Amino acid sequence: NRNIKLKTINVTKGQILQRSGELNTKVFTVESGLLRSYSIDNKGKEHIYMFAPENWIITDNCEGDIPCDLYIDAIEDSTITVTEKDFTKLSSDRKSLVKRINVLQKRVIMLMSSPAVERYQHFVETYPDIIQRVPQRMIASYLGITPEALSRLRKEISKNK
Amino acid sequence: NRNIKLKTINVTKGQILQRSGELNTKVFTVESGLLRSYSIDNKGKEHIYMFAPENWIITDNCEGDIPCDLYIDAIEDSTITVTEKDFTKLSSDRKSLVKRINVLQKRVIMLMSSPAVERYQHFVETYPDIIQRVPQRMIASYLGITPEALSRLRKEISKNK
DNA sequence: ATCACTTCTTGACCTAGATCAATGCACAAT
DNA sequence: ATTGTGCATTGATCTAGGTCAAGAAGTGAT
Repeated sequence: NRNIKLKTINVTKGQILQRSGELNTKVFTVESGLLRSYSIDNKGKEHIYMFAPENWIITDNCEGDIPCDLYIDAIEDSTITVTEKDFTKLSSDRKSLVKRINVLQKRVIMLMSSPAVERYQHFVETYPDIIQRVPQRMIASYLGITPEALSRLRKEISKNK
Repeated sequence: NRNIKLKTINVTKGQILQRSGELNTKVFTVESGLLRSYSIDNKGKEHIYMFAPENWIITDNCEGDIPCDLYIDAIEDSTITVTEKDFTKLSSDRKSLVKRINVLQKRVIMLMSSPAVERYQHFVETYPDIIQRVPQRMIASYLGITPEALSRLRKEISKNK
């Protein structure tokens, strides 16, 4: 298996296993109990990314040495096993799956917590080339808004500079 | 590698490679050009799930013999290689990553195209046990709405039956 | 029993983004 | 040149869901 240094621990309800911003290479497997992962937006509001009951695996899918976005804590008293991710042993094939999950993680969180303007700006920064190549209505469709809304929001952005 | 039966094809702008509802075991790797995958909601509106420019891999992450949710078509004339997924050769480890991507795919699409009531109902059907174990505000937080909104929407549902 | 704490509910109001409809604008085809 | 056809923009209006504030009801600790 790709993970190493396995150990089992007990945590009590409310206990935090990982904080956003921390460097992190841990994977938690829930033996019993219930964990959750969540992010906190700039207004201080929590957004739950995932629940992990018995037999689920929960982790921040952040890569190697990038600080993670998620908090992980226990909703119930739980018994979990902790393993360390071993990036060196990841096949390139699996690496691309993990990367994909990463992108999806960020997208889900943004859809839940960021207004359309911010999602648009993030998209522009992340895929500057795509913007040049597809009609705006498709960008809107990717962002989960209407073409009209995108048009207005772009106008707003250009006005403010 | 896990995929077999590789072939290269050229497609023209607008050409559809895969339709929602079809059984599908194909993975497309873009050599040149641009593809996209998208779903169509019950109002006929398109929601783009992903763009795939050069060197990207695009596929509906549906499992084995389950019909897929996504359309895939070409935004530009493209050259792509097509491979067949080989589920039999998937390690259980990779299988769980793929499954996770699946869940995320559905979540992204629902966040973009379904109103809160439907997202809630889908959650209840998919994770009936979780509902029993966590406070409603956390369900709301997972669905991307406020506790107040969830409360009202539950009231509405119970009224209608 | 009472106090503190949290969750859920309800009401009044507000806002981001949707909808609908009209107009303008490019670019391709004749 | 002119007639489409698809895309972007703009305006007017609507609505799902957010925000804020106030109860109500449950639960645990002293």
